[in-house]
Amino acid sequence: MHRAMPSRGAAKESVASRFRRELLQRCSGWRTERYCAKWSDDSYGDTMNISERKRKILKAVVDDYIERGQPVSSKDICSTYLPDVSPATVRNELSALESMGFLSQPHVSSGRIPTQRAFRLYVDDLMELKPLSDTDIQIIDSYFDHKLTSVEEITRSVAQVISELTNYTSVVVKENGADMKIEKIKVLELLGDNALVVIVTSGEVLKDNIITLPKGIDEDGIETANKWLNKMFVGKYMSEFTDVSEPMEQITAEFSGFRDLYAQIVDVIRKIKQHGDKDVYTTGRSKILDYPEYTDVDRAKDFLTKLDRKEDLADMLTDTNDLEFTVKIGQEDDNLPVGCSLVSAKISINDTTLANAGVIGPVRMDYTKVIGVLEHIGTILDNIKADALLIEGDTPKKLKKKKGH
Amino acid sequence: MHRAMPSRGAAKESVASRFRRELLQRCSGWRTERYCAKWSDDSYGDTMNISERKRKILKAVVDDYIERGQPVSSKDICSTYLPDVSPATVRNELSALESMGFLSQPHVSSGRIPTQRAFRLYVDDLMELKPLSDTDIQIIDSYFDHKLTSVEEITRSVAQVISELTNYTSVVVKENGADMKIEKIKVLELLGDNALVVIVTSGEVLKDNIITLPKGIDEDGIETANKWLNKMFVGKYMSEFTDVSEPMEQITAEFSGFRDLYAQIVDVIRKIKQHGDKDVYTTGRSKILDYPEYTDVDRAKDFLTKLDRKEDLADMLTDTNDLEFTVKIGQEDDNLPVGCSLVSAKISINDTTLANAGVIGPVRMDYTKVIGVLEHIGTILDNIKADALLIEGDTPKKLKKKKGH
DNA sequence: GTTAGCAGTCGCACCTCTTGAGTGCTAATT
DNA sequence: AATTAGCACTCAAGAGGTGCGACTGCTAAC
Repeated sequence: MHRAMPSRGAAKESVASRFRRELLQRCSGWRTERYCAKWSDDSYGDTMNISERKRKILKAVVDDYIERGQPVSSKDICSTYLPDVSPATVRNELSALESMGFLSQPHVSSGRIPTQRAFRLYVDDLMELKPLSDTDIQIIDSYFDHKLTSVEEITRSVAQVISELTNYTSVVVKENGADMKIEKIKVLELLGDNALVVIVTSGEVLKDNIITLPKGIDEDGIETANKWLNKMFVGKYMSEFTDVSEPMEQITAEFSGFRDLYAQIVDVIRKIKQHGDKDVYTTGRSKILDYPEYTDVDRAKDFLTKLDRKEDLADMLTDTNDLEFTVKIGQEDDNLPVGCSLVSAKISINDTTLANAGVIGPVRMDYTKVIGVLEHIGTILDNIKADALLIEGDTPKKLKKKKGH
Repeated sequence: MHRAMPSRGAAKESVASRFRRELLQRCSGWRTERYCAKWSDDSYGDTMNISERKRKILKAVVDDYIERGQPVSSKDICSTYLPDVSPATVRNELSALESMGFLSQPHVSSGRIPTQRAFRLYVDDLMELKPLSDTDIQIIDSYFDHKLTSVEEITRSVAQVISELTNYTSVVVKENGADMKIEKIKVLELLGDNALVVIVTSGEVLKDNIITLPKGIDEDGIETANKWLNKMFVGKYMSEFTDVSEPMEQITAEFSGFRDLYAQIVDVIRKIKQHGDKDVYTTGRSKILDYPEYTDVDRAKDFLTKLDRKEDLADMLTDTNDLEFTVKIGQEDDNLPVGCSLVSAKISINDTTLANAGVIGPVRMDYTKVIGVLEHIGTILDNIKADALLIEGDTPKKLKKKKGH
């Protein structure tokens, strides 16, 4: 699952080819069930046997619909995509595609619009991935150019740049709940009997937890406690601390005063792990209103309220098994707003997944562009200088930057 | 500016009376200029000389318009608010009020809608503040019932409860940039040569800043540094550290190795202060779509994009001089979305202002309710047990809670 | 298998007409 | 002098009708 960083020319290839490879995995694994559920109603085999011309026409319909958002007529297809055949021929094919469940007509004398199933096939098979424009690459690069001091900062930047480039709403889920190795732990006395617990892990600094100190402990006591806590926690994984009671005898023997402290910290760890402690960032919520299918207030409302349910968003984005890209179209996920799709990708640095980033937009969103953007961001971050991130890295290798000319 | 916590019965009085008192201040101070700018065009004196009946009718129009959102007819007023006079009489009065600039007609055969000026008078003078319902009080109380561990948590809760109760969008600005007294400072070694700076002030724990340690410093060195940093910073106010160069000779004499460290921390403090480091939380953005005046997509879009400009929101909310309540109506503030008003209040605990909380809703929002909610939240927080907050308090007094029966 | 031609469907923009909820004005009433 | 009934007037909004045009499906010829 490690992303290579080839030269840009080769990278173009890699986008397409990796994506294809993942699609193969997808179709042989659990994902088939998830994604192809609807297809089993009628013949999935058909999909494989569609004539080349039908595929071409279907692709044309989807491309056109993505661009213009309006029913596509047989004439449209002929004039722009297939000038060699007559509209009548195309009409026959369209009619066949409709009975196969790929197209539908809002009313009898209108053009065709692609069904959810058509979009599925399009994303899996038909669409062509194009390289990002130089301007886009420059914009992305400029976001990750300087020293990045925290995963949170990266997360925010990712959300912002995605939304800026794609013109859709972006969602990034920072998952603090991964089972991380504890590198350092420190209790810091605050005012009163409160204290701040700072836990440094292999991927992140967790510093938002507050506990109550044992009565009557003084500065020296805290120092001793810190030494002892380091001995207890450092080098272990967070998952090892599920049960409070276990090492209690040992503690009683050593420093009976720290029982409560220990319990509290285990509790903090458990809370971080269990509750997941996922932070969800969304940017560009209002962008959906740019698209005509959301001029309807009820739809807009549905969109915005669904975006407010952070847990659902987190679920959708993290429910990706171990694919790097995931595309959910329309009703394939109940938590998606009506008429929306989600494209999401993993964001990892040094093989550690830091977050999942995604785009939520209308079903007819520009998948090519969106995947291109996500791919480039993924590649950049995977190659970022690790020590800029409080994460232990092997070779401090400077991020490769490409100027426009 | 300290809020008293009287018994609930008396509290009702206090809401109204304090608000009136502040309005008096408002009208004698700078605020007159700000708020009454529009009035000086035509005769402001008129406002004072409106007959009692005109005031009654104007109030009726605004009340009705707030409730139904539609032009108010003379008949409406008679049937609901002034049954003793005939519609014709009311029509005469309405006509007079219109020529005074308080009312307007969408078209000649429709009822009247209040102008911005009418809302101003309404808020300043006409509306009656009613006590919150018991259910509402209970809901608010339940939000601040348990131990609150950070200002951030409070801020989020405030945003949420406001939006829940009022059904408008809430905005809370947490201002970390206030000139706070430094109570404690600590540098915490992370991985690599990075370190976390934790600054405990009288109101908040600032723990999101990362610096680079001097080369070759070891654990003992950090401990010495921490002792020395405490000596340098503790007890002073953040504003005292504006210039890096000043105490440099002194440092060179004492511990020349800490020059860089000192500079970095001063820089952190300066950044916190200058850049303001205001955190802005918004909740219930989509609620505006519940109101018919925002079924128009362009308006909705305007609303949502204005809400994305965090700095502007922060400016609007903090630009309140030292009033506890501020109401900005329609175009009185350029940064407000079209057709919106803002009601904001200070949130303080123990005379320290922690945040400004506000509601952004349509101009015809239910000011009475909104002010009631903000007032109650303010009172509750002002009386919260301070040490639950990492803030030094005098008497640990338990939050008074009132059951429904 | 492809295509030209034609009949048929239906959304949409445009028009007119009617209705009714308002007003302002005037003259009578208190 | 203030109030009110009555009436003429205005205008938004909805209902119904019409024509246009953008499509399709079908059929018969190529």
